[in-house]
Amino acid sequence: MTGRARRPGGRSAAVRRRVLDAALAQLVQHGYDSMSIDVVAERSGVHRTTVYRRWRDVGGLLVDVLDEASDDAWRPPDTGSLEGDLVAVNHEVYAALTANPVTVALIAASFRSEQAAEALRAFWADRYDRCADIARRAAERGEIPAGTDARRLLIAATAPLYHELVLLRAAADAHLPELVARSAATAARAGAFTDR
Amino acid sequence: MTGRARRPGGRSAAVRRRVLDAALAQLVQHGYDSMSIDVVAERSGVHRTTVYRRWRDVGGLLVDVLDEASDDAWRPPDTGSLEGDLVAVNHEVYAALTANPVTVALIAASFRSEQAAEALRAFWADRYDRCADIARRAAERGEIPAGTDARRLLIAATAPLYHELVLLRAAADAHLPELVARSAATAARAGAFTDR
DNA sequence: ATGCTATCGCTACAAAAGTAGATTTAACCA
DNA sequence: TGGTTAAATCTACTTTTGTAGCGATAGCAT
Repeated sequence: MTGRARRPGGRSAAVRRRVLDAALAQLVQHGYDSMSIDVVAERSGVHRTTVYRRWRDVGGLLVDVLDEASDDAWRPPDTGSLEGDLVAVNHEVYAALTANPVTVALIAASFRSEQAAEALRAFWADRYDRCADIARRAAERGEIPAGTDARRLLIAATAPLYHELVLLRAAADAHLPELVARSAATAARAGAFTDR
Repeated sequence: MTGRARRPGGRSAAVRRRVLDAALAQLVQHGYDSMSIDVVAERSGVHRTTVYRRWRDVGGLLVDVLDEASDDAWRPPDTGSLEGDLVAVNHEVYAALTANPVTVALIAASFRSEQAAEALRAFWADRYDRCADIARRAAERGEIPAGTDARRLLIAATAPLYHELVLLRAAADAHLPELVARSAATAARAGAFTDR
């Protein structure tokens, strides 16, 4: 997008690569608690002050790591039914929260880094926007009442996953995504997200 | 409960008082970001090393602050209808997340302090347990199907609040509690929390 | 090739966070 | 009322985190 690097060539790019690779590796191998600018700098072979200058804090590093890992072409699933779509979304959320440490780390960092908080806000705003199609299609098929609030529906479908896995830190349960998605679909069919 | 102080008398109690008062005041006046052992120690007039020894980290302080502020005799609301009960619960959650900084601070701290994480887990487990009565009474009144899973219902009712206010950091919206609670009640009536 | 300059590395600090151990204080009890 | 001892203070560190300024390096354009 904007912020085109004024000197994209060899060295800066290489520094960026080495640092982001090191950050991801550190996160995967030793977890969020182990993350610090110094550890990542050491591991990448790039000088501490350079990392401080370019990324400011761990939140900044994670923003960049997520940004690189995330897929600009992402589209919401389209399985042919509301329930199928919600289940599919929830499987993605579940995977993001259990298989991959980046999302949870970014959430943790968002409480200490304005950069990280902002990136997360933007990421989620974008995802929930795109997911509005799921509700639109379901309404067109007549599965749910016209006038269903897409955002409220999607949040009802996904929030319990974040709640259990991130806040309550409950043990991961592989059929939680499906269970929660089905509840949300039932609720939507009953018109739970139409009133104002 | 357990962990009876072996020397509860004057000095230790006074130290505890001064430190916890200082911690709460600091949190209220300058927010979670400003919290550090050193700042709280300075403010309370108790020596840094004493605070480090007794509370270990900011998470430990917040655990104690919450513990003191929280009401052992808390019972879930009983308004006569499922929807009324859920709305009442959500108003409490909403207040805890907007009017009072302790809960959000403890959530933030839980990503850095095992003590804080554990305290939060225990606190929520207890609250959700007590709230099971809400579902039981609703079932007895015939409002919702027998076999409704109380925990899933309560999480459906509250999780979107946490999601919006804590994770998405959306602007506070005073009728969000009611909106979300009503959706959950509708969902429960439609049997969204009975299947396995 | 050569000059321009963004960006990196290095040194040298400063401030914050955390720990260890010796010493003093005061609560409790015989 | 005086001895015992848990818990506080105090001193003196080490480690971690973050910053400032300067000289070196290497993309990039002419």
